[in-house]
Amino acid sequence: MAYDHDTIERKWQRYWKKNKTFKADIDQSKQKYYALDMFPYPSGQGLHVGHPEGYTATDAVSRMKRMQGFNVLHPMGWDAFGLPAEQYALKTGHNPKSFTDQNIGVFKNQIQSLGFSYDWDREVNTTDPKYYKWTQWIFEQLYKKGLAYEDEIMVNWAPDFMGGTVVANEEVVDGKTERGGYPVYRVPMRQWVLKITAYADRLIDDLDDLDWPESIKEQQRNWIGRSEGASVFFQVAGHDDARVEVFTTRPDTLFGASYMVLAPEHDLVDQITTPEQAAAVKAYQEETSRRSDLERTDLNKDKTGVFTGAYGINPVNGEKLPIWIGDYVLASYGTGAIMAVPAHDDRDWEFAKKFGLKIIPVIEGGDVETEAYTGDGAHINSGFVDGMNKKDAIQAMIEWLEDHHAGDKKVNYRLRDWIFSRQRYWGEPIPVIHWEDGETTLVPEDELPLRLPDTKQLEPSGTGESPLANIDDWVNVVDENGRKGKRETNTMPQWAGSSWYWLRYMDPHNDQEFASQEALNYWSPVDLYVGGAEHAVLHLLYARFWHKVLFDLGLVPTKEPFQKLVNQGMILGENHEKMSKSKGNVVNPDDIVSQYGADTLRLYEMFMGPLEDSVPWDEKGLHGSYKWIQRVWRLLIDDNNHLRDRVTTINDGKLTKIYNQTVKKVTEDFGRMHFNTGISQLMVFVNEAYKVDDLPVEYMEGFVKMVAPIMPHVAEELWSQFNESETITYQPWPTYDETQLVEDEVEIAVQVNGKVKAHLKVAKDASKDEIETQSLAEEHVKANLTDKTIRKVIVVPNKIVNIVAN
RNA sequence: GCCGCUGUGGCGGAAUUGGCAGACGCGCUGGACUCAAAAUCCAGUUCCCGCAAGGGAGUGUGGGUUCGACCCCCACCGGCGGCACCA
Repeated sequence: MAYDHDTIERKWQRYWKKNKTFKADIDQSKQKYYALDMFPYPSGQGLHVGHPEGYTATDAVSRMKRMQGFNVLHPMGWDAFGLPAEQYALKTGHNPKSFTDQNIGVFKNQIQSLGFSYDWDREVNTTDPKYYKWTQWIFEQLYKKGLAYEDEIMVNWAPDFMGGTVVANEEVVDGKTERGGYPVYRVPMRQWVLKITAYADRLIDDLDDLDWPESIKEQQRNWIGRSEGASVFFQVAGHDDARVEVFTTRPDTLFGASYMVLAPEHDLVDQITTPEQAAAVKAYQEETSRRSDLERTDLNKDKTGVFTGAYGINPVNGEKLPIWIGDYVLASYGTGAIMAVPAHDDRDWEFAKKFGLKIIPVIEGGDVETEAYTGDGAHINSGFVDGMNKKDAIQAMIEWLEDHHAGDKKVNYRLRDWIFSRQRYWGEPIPVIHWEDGETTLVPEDELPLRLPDTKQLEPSGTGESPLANIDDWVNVVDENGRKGKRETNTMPQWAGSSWYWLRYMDPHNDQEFASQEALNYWSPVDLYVGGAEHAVLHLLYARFWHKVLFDLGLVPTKEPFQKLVNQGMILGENHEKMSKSKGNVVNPDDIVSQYGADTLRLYEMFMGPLEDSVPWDEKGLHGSYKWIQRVWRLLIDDNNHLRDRVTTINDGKLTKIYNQTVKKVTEDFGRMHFNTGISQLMVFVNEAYKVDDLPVEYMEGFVKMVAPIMPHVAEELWSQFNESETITYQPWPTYDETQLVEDEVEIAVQVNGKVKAHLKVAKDASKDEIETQSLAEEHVKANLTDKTIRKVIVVPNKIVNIVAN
């Protein structure tokens, strides 16, 4: 009978579900393997063909590991809080919950139709109060450790984004919101902030031991942006109480400082500005405050600034340096103030040229009249560091500053604390109460979860607060003493729920703890984590931060959550462009499953190229995968739906070598997630199998096991024909016999001057002399050597001979 | 501008340590089967010259190291991603 994907896939999906084939339980006698997918946001669009690529990869690894005797944890869940559901709900006047639940239903059906071996008993959903109880609980632990605090800080305010909301620094791309592209302004606001900066060093240093793509590690290092230098203190002339602290990576150039610049928002500006300059300074401050981040950086490379009228005293030589304000100095980095050394810094040079400020060279080399010299060299005009190179001068200057209490060694980070509150309804409520007497308390742990009130009232409050502010009977609370209070109305960002979900999978139904120590100790860490590279600095940085906090609290056994990370590439449209509705090149996995089946989709996505690469979709290639599955089917199954007579216990040895080679290559390639090359080897095996009369049952069983990780439904169906066991899931992975791989004879290429002229069959490990003699005896080699003198013969045993002649 | 990755047939991609470039698949060509078509099976398929044997060129470009380079080194060009006034 012909291959019928529909019947087969239904049959086995039903079997797996009924028998809970993939249920994982702690078993101390077995080694565990934790394969994790980045859980999806269940959007209204449904699944995209990009999703199954990563899911199929982890599924294939999971299935192979089970066959190799590992106890595999392979779960799936839903990152279901987030703006699209709130936006939709707002538009339609519904609560986001029902919409979200409906989307989850669609996603789950789609995912299940692809035959992934998830343990569905461990499904998590970030919007389930039983789940977000623990998200809130972890927040409370952060609060107790002083890592969650409320502060009036400069935030990224996107007023046009759904009635106005704050977003995290990581969510701002090119001065616009990552989602929606709304302009972002820096404005001061009271917000909840998580002190991720306290972990900056460890977040950088611990990257070294992780098996992650170098590009992601590099992005995280760049994002954290550690730079080592010094703080230097400058007294303000005529203001005994005012001192400007600057951060510099080049303290060695202190003698070259010729002016200073404060960010327009700097605290000292009002205090030190002279009356004559006050109007100009005020005007400049107002002008810059109206600009978005984008306008202040990308769109405006031209330096602007205004003199404050005040002077700072250079601690190293007592020089008076004019203090300017300028928006090329960012309030958010370092101390928001710099010492300017125009001779050796491009930005300062540009500013100095524009405003006619002094340029004092302090390092030899370059011509500071035409451009700043940023290279190394001997110091000049620099007192006690004269003659030193950059490294020594930095060291000497820091010592001098520390001795004279004028500064100290300092490490600065680009990373800012994580702005954690959102003015939204559809997120975890922050479990905090603000009392009328000014006290702030946590909602007691035994009262968690603090549930989101069920409401359809999602209109923005109009005050920059969350819609929750309008729900009086939720917001207002009274304690046992009659003291009145108001609940925190901001909610957590979407990143909260995903910052610990891999831990919940280990023990998803525990209502006493977020997960038991037993489960955490057994399953940690995640051995393989697969997802898109777009989470490089968002989810993956936040997740590592929360995990480290829990590690410090003694609640998780590892300092890092994800040992190995793989980024699957994008699946592009047939026109090599990113799939999008507007380009009309979107492929819907449902259509593929109904037309060709899940096995074909899985096989194609694993065969089309390396997992990490972006590869265009090709309908013809997909069809080729379908044809190959049918070819496999026909190899083994006859017209009466039975194993072919060719499948026999007789082994004439014709397939022995290729079979053993195939087991070796497939085992290695799948182990490294090089599915495309492993599959190609399986194709080679099938091509060979078509050429012989007898198909040894042992090899055919091994072959079916090897295709099972990629195309599990058809593998189960074929396996059932061998009547060995009900499911192939826990059958032992095939092994190969090393002795069958060694050849007695090897073919050696013979080159003359690097060009292959002949091939030679010689005994394996034949001596160099023997090979050389045989090579020179080859007719075609001789012909190519006429009129030439042999200069040298290089013989690499078992590989190649190169005869050099002229 | 800086950092990282990358460049191989008509297409997706192989080549694990410097040793026969182009595995495998798609497409294309031819053959078998068929009244015919589809499907299937078999064979061929880097380019140029040649009936063939064979010869020449060839892994973005130019140079170098080496008996030998897709692989290592230098310079340059193109593509992708990240950071971008971060002091």
